[in-house]
Amino acid sequence: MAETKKSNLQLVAAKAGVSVSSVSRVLNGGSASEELARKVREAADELGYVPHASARTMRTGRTDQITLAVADVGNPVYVQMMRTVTGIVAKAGYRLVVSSTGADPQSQIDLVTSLNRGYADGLLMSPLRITEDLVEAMRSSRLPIVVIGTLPADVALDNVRADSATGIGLAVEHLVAQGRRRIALVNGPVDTVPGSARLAGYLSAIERFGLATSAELQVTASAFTYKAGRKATAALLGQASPDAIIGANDLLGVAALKELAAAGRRVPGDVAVVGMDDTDAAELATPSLTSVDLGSAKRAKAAAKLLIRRIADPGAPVSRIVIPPALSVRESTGGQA
Amino acid sequence: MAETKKSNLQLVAAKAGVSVSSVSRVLNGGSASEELARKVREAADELGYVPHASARTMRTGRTDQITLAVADVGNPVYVQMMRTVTGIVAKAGYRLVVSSTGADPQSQIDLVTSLNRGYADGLLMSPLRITEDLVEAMRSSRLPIVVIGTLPADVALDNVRADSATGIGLAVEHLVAQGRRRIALVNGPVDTVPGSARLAGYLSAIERFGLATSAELQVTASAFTYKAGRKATAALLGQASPDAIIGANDLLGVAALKELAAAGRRVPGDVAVVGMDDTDAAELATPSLTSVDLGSAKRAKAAAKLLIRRIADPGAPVSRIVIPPALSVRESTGGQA
DNA sequence: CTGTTAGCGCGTTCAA
DNA sequence: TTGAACGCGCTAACAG
Repeated sequence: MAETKKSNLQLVAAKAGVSVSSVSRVLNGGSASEELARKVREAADELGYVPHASARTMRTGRTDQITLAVADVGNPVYVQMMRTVTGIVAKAGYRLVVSSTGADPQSQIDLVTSLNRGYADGLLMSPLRITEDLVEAMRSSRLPIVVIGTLPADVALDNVRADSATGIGLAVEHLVAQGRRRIALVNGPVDTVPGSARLAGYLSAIERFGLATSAELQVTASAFTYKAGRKATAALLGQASPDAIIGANDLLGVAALKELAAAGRRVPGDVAVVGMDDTDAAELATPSLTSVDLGSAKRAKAAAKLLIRRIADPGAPVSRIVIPPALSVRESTGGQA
Repeated sequence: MAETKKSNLQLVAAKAGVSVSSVSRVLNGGSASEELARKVREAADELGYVPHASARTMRTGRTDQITLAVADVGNPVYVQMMRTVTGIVAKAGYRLVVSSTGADPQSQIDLVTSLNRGYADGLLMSPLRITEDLVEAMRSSRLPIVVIGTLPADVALDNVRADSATGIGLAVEHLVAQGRRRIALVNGPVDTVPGSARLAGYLSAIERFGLATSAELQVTASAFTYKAGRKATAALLGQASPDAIIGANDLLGVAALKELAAAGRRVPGDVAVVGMDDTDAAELATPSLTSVDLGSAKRAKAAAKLLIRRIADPGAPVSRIVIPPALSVRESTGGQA
């Protein structure tokens, strides 16, 4: 069996009685005679030779790695993205490494900086909060970056975004069709990209359908998490009597579901609930959660392809892709299981 | 603002009018005069200098990276581990990269091999299936590895394991105390590490408490996932009438919950349900899911510390740590919300 | 088809 | 305190 001791091209070359460049050629698919190739492979095998990634990177400038940066590995929407991206990048010959930055913009800036040290050939990132500094860091990065999520219009970076506004419109339309009038929003922090987009979408949809809203019908969770959602929904129920609740993501939607149950309200009888992202969490919830599919899998796929193209062709024109939303109706708004 | 163009020590040195070694020293905290340090920092800042990771790695042999390999990023137990580990390794000066291997042993072997190329200073892995080849690959790896999960007794690798058998014993004891007699098991694949451990634990606990079981009371899902769990539970309900179901993880437990609801059985009235791992999914389920806490956070923490120690001291004796289980009682077995 | 050699960027000797 | 020079392991010119 291979020993996997410290070994290098020189040792292999010595053992095989050939030159280092011949070893390199054989191992990288260059042309060589049968005889030489055999000797090289034999020696390499016997020594358990594994090439040194850093040395290769230093020479070639490539790492064959792509980094996916997400704010919270616990958010099922990122899980979907990871699953999708893994396949795409692997097919293109890259290994995917996942990096969990927090919600903090500074740690995201640190990540961009850090990747400029040459840890990866490209970065897929879905920033929760976009600050001037982060934009500046991404802009001045020498590493190709594709942003998943909305970006200021003047930033010339490839990006793939969802259409939250239309998505929330779908949810409101669906709720209105069922006679709901007092539609509440359990949002995440409004200083985040999705938080602000979803609030704007909600307000615009409410107006478009001629409904009324109020400060009491809008609550903001401290984070896009289940726990924060429970708290926010509890506050909501203490100050208003909605007949429908839209959670700004599935975790917040599930939290609303649970809080309503704890408060003895029936879903969808008394209150209908809609989540966003259409993740596994929506399917697992009881009652199952109607959710706005913001195309996270499609977004991830498109972003990965964009990044791969950008790495291959740094001069390509900047692409902006918008993925249209869809509604997955489930039990929490009267749909079938 | 820093330009983050391609730059290196030489360019910085030239700009500052000093030698490269002086720049290196200043930037790495060596001794230097105030004046020189100032000039160096200024030049570095102006050029947006970022050190080249591969070059540094090649010189020092360190990457300051630790890899966590998990089988399925969608499994909430791994999410818990990622969260825990991120903090620990960061505090020790390492960056964490997460790698999602599939359940396939070969891809895990590939990962070990690949990391021997020098992508990381250490590996935390939680193998789903352990084969001879994987053991051999880990054993002959020159990279420090800590295994989270049970390992054959003769493998001299640091490892931190749960005590599934005792854990299932806790669940069975709890169910028996509530008068349940026909306790079913919805297991994951038995050729996996947790699958076989949990089956053995189940059989031993059933016997210890003087209960009966049968082939009909034991079903095996094709994977530790929600979808597979639904299918397996449906099969179970078609062939037996359990008054309690133990899911081999929380996803399988939630699946049982949902399938029971679909079949019109009440939980815990007709059937009590217990999951394993005590993840967020147990809390989010309706009714909330009683779950055996196998100490995933503690295991991850212990493993990370072990790995960091091992990297610092490769000659340290091999450690084996067992984390004791606990039971989190929730609604699905009659506990409070 | 094969071997020799330069140099990627860095940290670290050793001298001055 | 500072600078010059070497070499980590590899790939890609270039030479033969």
